[in-house]
Amino acid sequence: MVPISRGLFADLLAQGEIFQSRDILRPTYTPSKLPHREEQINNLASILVPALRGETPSNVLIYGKTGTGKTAVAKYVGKELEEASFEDMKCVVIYINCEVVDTQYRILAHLARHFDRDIPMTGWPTDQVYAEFRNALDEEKQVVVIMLDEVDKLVRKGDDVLYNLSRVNSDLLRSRVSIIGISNDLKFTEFLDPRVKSSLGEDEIIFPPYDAEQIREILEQRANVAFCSGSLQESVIPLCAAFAAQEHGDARRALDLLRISGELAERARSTVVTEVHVRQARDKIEQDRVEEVIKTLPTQSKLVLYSIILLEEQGTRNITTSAVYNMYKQLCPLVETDFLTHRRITDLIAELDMLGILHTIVISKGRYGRTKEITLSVYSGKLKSILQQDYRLKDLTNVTVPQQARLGL
DNA sequence: AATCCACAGGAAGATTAGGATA
DNA sequence: TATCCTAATCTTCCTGTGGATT
Repeated sequence: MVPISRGLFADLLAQGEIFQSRDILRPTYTPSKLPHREEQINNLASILVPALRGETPSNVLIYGKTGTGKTAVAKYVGKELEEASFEDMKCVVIYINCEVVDTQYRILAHLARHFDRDIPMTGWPTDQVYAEFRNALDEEKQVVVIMLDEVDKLVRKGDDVLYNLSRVNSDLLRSRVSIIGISNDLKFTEFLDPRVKSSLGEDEIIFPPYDAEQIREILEQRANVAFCSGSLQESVIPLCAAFAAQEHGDARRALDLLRISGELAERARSTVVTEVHVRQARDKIEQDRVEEVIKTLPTQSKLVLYSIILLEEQGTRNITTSAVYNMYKQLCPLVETDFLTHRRITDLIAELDMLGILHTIVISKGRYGRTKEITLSVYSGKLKSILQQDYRLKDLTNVTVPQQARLGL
């Protein structure tokens, strides 16, 4: 047993010549230098300086698409601020991801706990938690910066927290609070209470997406540390950057792509990461994405997709909405489901198209009407097996194509 | 040029699900 | 726990349309 495992891992370990420090490529890592974000960093820093003088900084809203460095910049500036604060003028930065901590109660509890208050997971009235937090805050003179990442997630279900937090200063004697909201939805303030909107959006910072060149520099900076020297083919980074720039300048994706390319190269026992690995990695990411999307599809959409797969297997050419609908209507009783109307199926197909699982075009056959022709943009066998993992669809597993052809009236 | 197929897709109302609130 | 509210889902009804056929 021991010799086997030693051999097994020794083998794999011997190949560890690609990565020097893989974690640097993970999205959770906050680098000490953020290229092409100097402007935003300075901006945010100058908004927050008053904190060091004991004054209240403006509240800030930070906007930008995913992977534009919002969180990294905010955390970085926050860290610097804490380090720069003096003994007699304490600055505290509290970071909260609202996607994880997503209710008024949890946020207040989280904040209170940060000041070593004991708050039970559940049970207390919300205003008691609020009072506890406020008291803890006011115990000593300090400026507290609360960073709310993904605030838009919070707004969807009531903006009471934001309202309460933006007003907390008037309840405080010694301390001051300022809020930094981070959102990837540019229009989310539209759903805010106007009072909250004006107090939260005293200042705004926009994070534009990176272009290919900027992503390249970011990748290079990290790759220098993350990879062993010479283990990257020259064209690898530009290629990753180009792919990511196509996908709306998301640096996180670019880093994922680079990391997965490296992992694939490692697994393939290659000592160098090549373009081939990058392309493989891109395909793998895409495949994982599709798999994830399909798994979380509502049952009706899965049935529609299944119908299309069956039609394709059956060799039907020019799959139209009606063909899909007929097939779908036959499948529904097999899984004991009510069937939806034609109109709705049209919408579901449009949604699948949006998700990039299907490809549809409207074609006109003149006298013989107008239809939407549907083609799968993913390999159907793979799709089928993913769909069959759904227990609600298990009765379809044995549905054979010829039988369907016979039923198709 | 007029016709007309077979469906796309908009509008609006109905239903449902989930979540808050009393 | 009942009830109320809202957003999402779904239906009904409808108008619009590209181009082969007449």
